[in-house]
Amino acid sequence: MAKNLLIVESPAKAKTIEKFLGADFEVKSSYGHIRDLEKDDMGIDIKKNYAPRYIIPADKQKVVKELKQLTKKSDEVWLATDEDREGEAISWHLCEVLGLDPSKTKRIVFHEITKSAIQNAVKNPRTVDMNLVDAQQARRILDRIVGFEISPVLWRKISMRNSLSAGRVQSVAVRLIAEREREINAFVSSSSFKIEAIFNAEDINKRSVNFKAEGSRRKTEEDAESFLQSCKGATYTVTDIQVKPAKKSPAAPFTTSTLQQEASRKLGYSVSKTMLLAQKLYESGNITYMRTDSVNLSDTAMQDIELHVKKQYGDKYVQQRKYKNKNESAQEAHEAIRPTYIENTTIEDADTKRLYELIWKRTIASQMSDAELEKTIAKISISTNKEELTAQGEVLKFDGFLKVYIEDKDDDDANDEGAEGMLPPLSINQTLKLNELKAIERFTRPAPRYTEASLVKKLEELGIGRPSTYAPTISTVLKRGYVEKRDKEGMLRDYRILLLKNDELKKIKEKETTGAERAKLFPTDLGLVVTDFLKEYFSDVMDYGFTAKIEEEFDEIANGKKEWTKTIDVFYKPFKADVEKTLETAERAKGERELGIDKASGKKVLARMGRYGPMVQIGEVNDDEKPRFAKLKSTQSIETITLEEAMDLFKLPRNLGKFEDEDVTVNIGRFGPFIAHDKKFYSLSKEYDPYSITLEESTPIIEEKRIAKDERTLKVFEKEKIQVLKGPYGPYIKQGLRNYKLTKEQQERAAELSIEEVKKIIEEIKANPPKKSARNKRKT
DNA sequence: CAGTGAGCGAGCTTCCGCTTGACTT
Repeated sequence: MAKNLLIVESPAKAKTIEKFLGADFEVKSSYGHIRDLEKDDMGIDIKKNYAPRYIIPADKQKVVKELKQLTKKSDEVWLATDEDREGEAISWHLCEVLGLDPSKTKRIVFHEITKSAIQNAVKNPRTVDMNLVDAQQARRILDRIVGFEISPVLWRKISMRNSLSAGRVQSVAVRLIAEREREINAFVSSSSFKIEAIFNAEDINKRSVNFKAEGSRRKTEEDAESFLQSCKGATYTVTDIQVKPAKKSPAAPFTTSTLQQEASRKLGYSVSKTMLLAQKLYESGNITYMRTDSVNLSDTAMQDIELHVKKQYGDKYVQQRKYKNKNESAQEAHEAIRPTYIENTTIEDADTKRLYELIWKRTIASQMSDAELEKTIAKISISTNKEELTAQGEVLKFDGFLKVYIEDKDDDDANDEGAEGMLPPLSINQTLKLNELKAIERFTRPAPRYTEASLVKKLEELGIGRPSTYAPTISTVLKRGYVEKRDKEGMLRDYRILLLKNDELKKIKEKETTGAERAKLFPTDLGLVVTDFLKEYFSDVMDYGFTAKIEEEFDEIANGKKEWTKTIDVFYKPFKADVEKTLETAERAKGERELGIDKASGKKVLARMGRYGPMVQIGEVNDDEKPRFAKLKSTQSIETITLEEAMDLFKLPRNLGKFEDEDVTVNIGRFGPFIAHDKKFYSLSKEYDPYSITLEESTPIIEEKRIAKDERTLKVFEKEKIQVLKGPYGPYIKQGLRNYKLTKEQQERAAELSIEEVKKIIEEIKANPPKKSARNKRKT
């Protein structure tokens, strides 16, 4: 038995550290937090000065039991949880649960998993910092209060059925998406004309090459036309040439947030996919910890990288760099995300290979020299007017870090002003041959909708959320139905070009696609209604600066300048009053909007949230006649739907005619468009439009589904209403609405199972229901 | 699975931040 028990948060970390420490140490993991607030009554005794009631959740009982046993057997327990607020709290909870005295138990910290860092940490133990623990308790309790006080208000005032929620992080995330959508809806695009000239000159090999020059200012159509007219018969002369050196520097090594952004831009991964793959890389020992806000690299890693760059690319390419975090809220308990062995330029595993290579390149590039460029700017005069054209060229003199890595940009900071290529050699007073001069119509664009990754970037800038919560936060707002991730089809738009060629002016119309977006975040009507409601009644919590403000308070608690209960009290008293006032006074929020009058009936047409989501209605409930209702399409919104679009929605359900003597009707239901025939339902795929589908198109869908069902069915026991079916996870048993899993062996002979056997399997599973993990708990 | 759109008011949901496997139809 080892004399010392050392506890860290992550099991993968425990394994690595154990190797560094030798036989005197047994290293175990707490698997994160081991206690949490009880759910009943918020887990807080408001009247006893906000005293928290902690419990050990069911999924942590096993770990705690094991740690307790090991504690008894060990001479000394060392707490080596992460060096941040949460890590400090985990150490304190461990003391409480394992019966250790926090003022005596050895607490050690390290920011990097290297032998020297860990041995050094063991030589310099301290004790648990109770101020930091209190800051964490304040954070935890405030989040619980905000979430558990506001969510029930939403159940009462908006809807009970979809378990609505509100929270310090998620509600602000939804607000960002909601406000961006409204900005886009309100945006009025304007257009102007951009001047572009294509000239011709000789390059150093005396070959004739084309290059582009641009006018300095956008013009109206009239101005552009008169400018082009005035250029007829002009000569074009180079009046000035400037050559300037320029450089580009590599980006800092990856944090969780920047990794998510680049994996999204370069590999098209969702935030959760990136984290899943990064977790795999971490567990297999290929990269350092993937949930970090630090851009720091360990000294040993920096040395290894330097050696590798020297060997691979030569001394000229090396430049050691220490990066500083721009983000004030960073807690930097870990290193940046980097390969553990820099000499592994790639890995074999197909799933994680691309992400690994991205991390490898970014890490290597971060310690390489600047790229050196030469920028050339030539000014060109026009003999017939006073305008001036500018041609820009860029030559890469030394590639430096660009040899391995180029950071991508989001579309919102993309710069479409002239992709700069090479310029032929030019001299002052040189006359240029004009190929053509164009004025191209360009339109202003609204800010783009958020992607998962750009939302994470924004949240991080605001100091909202942590590396471990970015991906779960996005899942939450999607799951609650506040936000949807989807594509938007672009629209064709005309744009005009004025072209001057051979002194002849032509007007051309061309078409371009605009507004196409992929995998963007859209607020749902529910998200908009909830956001408006929260903004009206809980404006302080919804403020973009709220987290930053309370983080200052938490810092003061951590520095021992403030008592945590005081901070909570100052927040809670007015907040609770807001909650009560809202419950008393707030109207039920429906997001109602009047669209106009139905010509046929003369009644009002309204769009609003109904019990089952956004809908339109003709007439009102108090009218003599019952109103007619229709559900909005998934891409429509209460805020933007027009009267005409609303009236189209009432065209369903449609009766298509008879098939096998039964009516075929088409409608849009809970799960999208479907055909109903003979009391059975058939989903319509995207290629069919429920408003225009014909009887002839619908009958093959019915027939195909019948065949597919036959193939899926292995066995039917009519009398008992039991079926043996084939699913994506292999054969299983279905009785009524319940499914029963088969063992591997049973699956193999699924088609031969007898009714007795099947009944026995069902009985056994009913007697010993499979355990559902806490995380996968589902409503039944 | 698929119709509804209001209201009896049962019973129940909900937060953020730390960590992994167990589980899925």
